[in-house]
Amino acid sequence: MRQSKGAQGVDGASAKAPTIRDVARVAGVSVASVSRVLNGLGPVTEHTRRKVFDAAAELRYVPHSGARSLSTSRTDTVGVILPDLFGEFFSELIRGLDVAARERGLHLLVSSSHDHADDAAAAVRNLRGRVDGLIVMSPHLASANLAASLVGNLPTLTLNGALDDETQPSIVVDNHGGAAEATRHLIAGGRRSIAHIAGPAGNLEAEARLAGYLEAMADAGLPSRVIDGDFDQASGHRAGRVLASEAERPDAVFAGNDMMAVGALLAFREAGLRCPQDVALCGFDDVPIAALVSPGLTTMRISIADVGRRALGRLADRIGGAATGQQPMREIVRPQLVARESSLSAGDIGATASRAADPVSQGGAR
Amino acid sequence: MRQSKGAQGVDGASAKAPTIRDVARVAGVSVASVSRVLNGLGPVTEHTRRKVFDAAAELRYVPHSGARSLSTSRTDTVGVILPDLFGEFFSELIRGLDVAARERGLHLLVSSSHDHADDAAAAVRNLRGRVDGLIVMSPHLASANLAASLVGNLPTLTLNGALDDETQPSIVVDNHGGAAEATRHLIAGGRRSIAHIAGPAGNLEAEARLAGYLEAMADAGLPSRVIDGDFDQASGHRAGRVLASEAERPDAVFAGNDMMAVGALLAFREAGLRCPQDVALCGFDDVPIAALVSPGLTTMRISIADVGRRALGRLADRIGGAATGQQPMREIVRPQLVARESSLSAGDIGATASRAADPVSQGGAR
DNA sequence: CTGTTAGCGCTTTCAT
DNA sequence: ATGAAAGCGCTAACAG
Repeated sequence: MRQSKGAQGVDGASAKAPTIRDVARVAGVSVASVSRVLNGLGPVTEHTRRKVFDAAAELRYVPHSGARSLSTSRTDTVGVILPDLFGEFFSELIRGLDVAARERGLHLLVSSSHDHADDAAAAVRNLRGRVDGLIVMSPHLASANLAASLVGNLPTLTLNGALDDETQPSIVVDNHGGAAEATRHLIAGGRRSIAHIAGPAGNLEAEARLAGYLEAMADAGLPSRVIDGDFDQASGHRAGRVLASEAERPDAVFAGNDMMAVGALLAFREAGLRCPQDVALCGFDDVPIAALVSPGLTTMRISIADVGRRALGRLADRIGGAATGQQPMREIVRPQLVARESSLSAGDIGATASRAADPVSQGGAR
Repeated sequence: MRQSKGAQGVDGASAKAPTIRDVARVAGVSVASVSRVLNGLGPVTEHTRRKVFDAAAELRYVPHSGARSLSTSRTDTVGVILPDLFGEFFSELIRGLDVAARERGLHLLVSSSHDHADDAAAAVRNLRGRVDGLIVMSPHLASANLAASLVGNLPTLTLNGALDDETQPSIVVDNHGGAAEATRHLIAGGRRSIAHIAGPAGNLEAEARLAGYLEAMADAGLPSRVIDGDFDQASGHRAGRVLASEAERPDAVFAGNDMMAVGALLAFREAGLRCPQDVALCGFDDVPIAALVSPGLTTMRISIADVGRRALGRLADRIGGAATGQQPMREIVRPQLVARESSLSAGDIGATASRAADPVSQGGAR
């Protein structure tokens, strides 16, 4: 291994990293040629090609993508602004984004746990010059809108934003329709007194689900009953305990998400109620736990990784300058009913031998 | 709202974003002054301060952090290279990193799902010039080492890397010790025939846990029994089914992680075995599901968010040029035994009235 | 085919 | 206190 004639030897593990100029000097060519060779662009002689590669290898040269970005005004990175997301929901979303990003050679700059609009806005500002586009998920009032405008004209895709904003490209989950379907499912099972455990006030998704429930109940001419929760398991447990002890105990409960449903399920069990015989139960999201509890939890499935994948795909198209007009501004993801034992109607309760198969359907390595 | 005299009006939502020169021009000062004002550095007259702020506001100027980085050679971003991680483990880790990063005003550039060393190495190269430091988690053979060297001298912190590398700053979970403790816990409960469901071959964590189990069994003079799994629930289910049907059925099972333990638990239930009466069970990780299954799953808890927090903290210190010598190169995280019902010994089985309290202990909003 | 040079947007001496 | 100018490392015309 020969030494470079420059100041830095191959093994100088400290000191500054070599730049393209160092490579050019060692190779005895111009920086332009180095750039061409390394990017496989312009026409180059095999001879210089060799020299450049050799020099680069000798110096352990690694291109400085920051500088490259400044020059090309492309960062090949998309920023992701997320609220305070927990558990599987978060990881599945990132996974979907990551997979789609990798396919396109893009990177992900993630900034999560933004629960306040101004907080998120600040994060967005910091991203200027680091990203080519933005994916913003903001469950609270239209901060996404605000954030996007702050950064000037940066391609932005909103996830589950406010429903009233048709101008911004977005992907939204049809929480309203899903909740209505869940409610109708319980009604179809013969339930008449159906309570809803709602998610936190101010959360757009929680409100949409509540509205869907109310609509379905009203349509069926049934009285509604809402009890507050905040999307976490403990709140579902509290709500379940309250409902179980009421004089007019409901014969079914539709929870705003699975975690609350699981909490309620445990509360029912503690109260000596059988599910689904005494009270049917339905959640929302289809998190992995839903399939594991006993009885299996009926829920509305959202393929969240898929949402992430599609979100990144659309954003990438926009960044790449692909068709803007032909695609609809707003894309809607419809949750899918996954009926498990927790919502079986009285008539069906014999046919439950299939339990064995379900619990192992969900993968999930460490 | 007055119009700027430049080509771009305030509302020109299209066209190019304003640069620092635009601000300088509009404010009638030099770019140097704008930079000083905006960064609150040099001494400036209140008069120019005003003018600069006004101009910036009028143009909706947002600094270009990419350019800034090139100038200052600081990106305020740390890169995170992760393997194919699923579920809670992934999200908790990111959460810990994110919280710690935000405290220090740092960003997170996440690149996940790297299961091959060369794959990860490529990702690392792409990060040069985008990050000030690196957190690399590589469950497979010492690719972390390799990756780190590839990028030259970039502060790097390894998570759960190979055990033989004492030269690189790292945080490692004591999987070996934790597994031994779990095994000893089962032995202490009076179990004698204890099987281990192992994680995937080649995975450093899986191998360390296996080794810990083998050591504890050997120390106790008990024969060991290992059955293969791959860290996901289905493999645990298969292993559990095999074990349940064996002539010499074990009276306890230590699974390499919680997901496999849950799979085994379901298999036992299907086979008509009672847990913990007929067979005790212990997992590893303490994922949220562990507390939710029935019986509650005994496991070794790793506070993974905490690991993330500490990892980022140490890296940030190194980047900031903080003490390098005084801190130990390798930091060890010891898993903690969380005893639930699945490992109760025969004598203790009466005292299980406490079940009600546990299931709601885990938080987790959507 | 290859080298020179002018930026990308910002920070930072160094004069003034 | 302010401005002019030299880079940060790379790419992309434009000449040769």
